[in-house]
Amino acid sequence: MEEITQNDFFRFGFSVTAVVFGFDGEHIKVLLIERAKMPHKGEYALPSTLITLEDEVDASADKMLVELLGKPIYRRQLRSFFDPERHPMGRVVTIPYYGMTDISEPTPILPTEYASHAVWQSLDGLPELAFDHRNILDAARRRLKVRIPFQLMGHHFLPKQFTMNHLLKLHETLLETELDKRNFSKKIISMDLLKDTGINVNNITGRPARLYEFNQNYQEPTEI
Amino acid sequence: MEEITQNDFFRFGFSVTAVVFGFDGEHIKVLLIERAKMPHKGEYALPSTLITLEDEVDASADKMLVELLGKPIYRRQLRSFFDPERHPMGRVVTIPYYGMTDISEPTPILPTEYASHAVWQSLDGLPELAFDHRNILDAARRRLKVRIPFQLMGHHFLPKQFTMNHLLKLHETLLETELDKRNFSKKIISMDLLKDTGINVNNITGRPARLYEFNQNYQEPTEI
DNA sequence: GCAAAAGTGTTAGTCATACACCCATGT
DNA sequence: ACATGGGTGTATGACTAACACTTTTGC
Repeated sequence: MEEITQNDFFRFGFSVTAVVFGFDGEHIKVLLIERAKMPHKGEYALPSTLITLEDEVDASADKMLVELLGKPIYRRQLRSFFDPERHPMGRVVTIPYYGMTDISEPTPILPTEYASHAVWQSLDGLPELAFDHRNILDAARRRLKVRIPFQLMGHHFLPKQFTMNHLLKLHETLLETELDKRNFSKKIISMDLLKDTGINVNNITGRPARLYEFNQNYQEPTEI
Repeated sequence: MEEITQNDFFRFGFSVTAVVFGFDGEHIKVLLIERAKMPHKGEYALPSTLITLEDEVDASADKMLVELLGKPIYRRQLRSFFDPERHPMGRVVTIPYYGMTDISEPTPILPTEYASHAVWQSLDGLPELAFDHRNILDAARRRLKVRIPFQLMGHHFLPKQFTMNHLLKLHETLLETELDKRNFSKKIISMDLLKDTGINVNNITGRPARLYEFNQNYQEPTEI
């Protein structure tokens, strides 16, 4: 009886998938790998890994991200994907995470055994992706659009200190609209989350811009 | 090699869990069962079922709900729960759904093989729940609070035709606040989602109330 | 005619929007 | 001095919040 149950029910595979977004000051980019192993060897995909019975889920996602980026990044869970046909080797359910990191400086992706190649890919001109990764990527992008500006989580895309214009550009890019810079900075400042560092930074041309950083009033939103 | 992979990775169990909420005009209730089978036999729990490799996930959730309630209900997916210790028989990941149904009329819960007993339980005075079902229930309740009034999905709790006060009470209960009935009805009416049926319904006492129903302008929000 | 619940309108305050000019720097 | 991007204030409209009395019915 115990044996039958094991056979009937305990035959699923389980994986984590990461959608890592970055903002280079102009465009949203996503981290793609070219798969070094079967299945879908040679195709582009999101970083993902099957996990074993002993692995913790969040920890597996973090481990994968550290392997690729050399540091942990901020991430949140999305709803899982479980189409029966999504994985050719068996029935695999995946938990996707979306994360954000600062790529305003060039950000290398470290070599790993499962990726023969990796890129920060702009969201227009995406190649075909393996598995159902395109659906996962789209779901993450939608989430970014509705949640980040609303909850001001976008600073995970920015360096510790940033200019108001940098934050503005980020929000405009996430929302795919233009925003009025006067109204934007009024609103952000009224939230009382930013600390004016007093530092000015010289650009190539034009008046130097003030640097801000987040202060201790900022709290990560709770998961909903 | 194929064999090793199967052994290492394809050993997870997978289940669906349902958090069905109802509104009786006064309180939010949740459907609880008393488990007829091991594990956690005799304890209260949310309806849940392990699925096999052949089962579709959404369909399994719907099937379970139809078995319990005799009809399909509106439901949405939550993030999955996968604590390694959450199930005593093995590593089981569960996909929770929250759903809503109208229980303004007495709504029997049908007998099933896995439930020796079932109740519409008020949210205060909840018993201890098996597995991590209390966490799942809390997550669903939070989601209800943030999404339903905002997106006006709450009419799934109501009969087809309902009074403005019924809708108001529902929102107050979901949000756990009091609302001004003049402002509330102004706002709802301005959304242009309701149709005035012209029908008045007599209450036990007081002036009869007008019945409304949703019109075809209403669209279910897309998942985020 | 009284008790009970339904229904309705106005005002003040707050927030979002629209909009244009001067400032500080490098060349 | 000019080109470049940074920084700021005001006026209007839209929405939200506060607030109390009249209406319709059953008994």
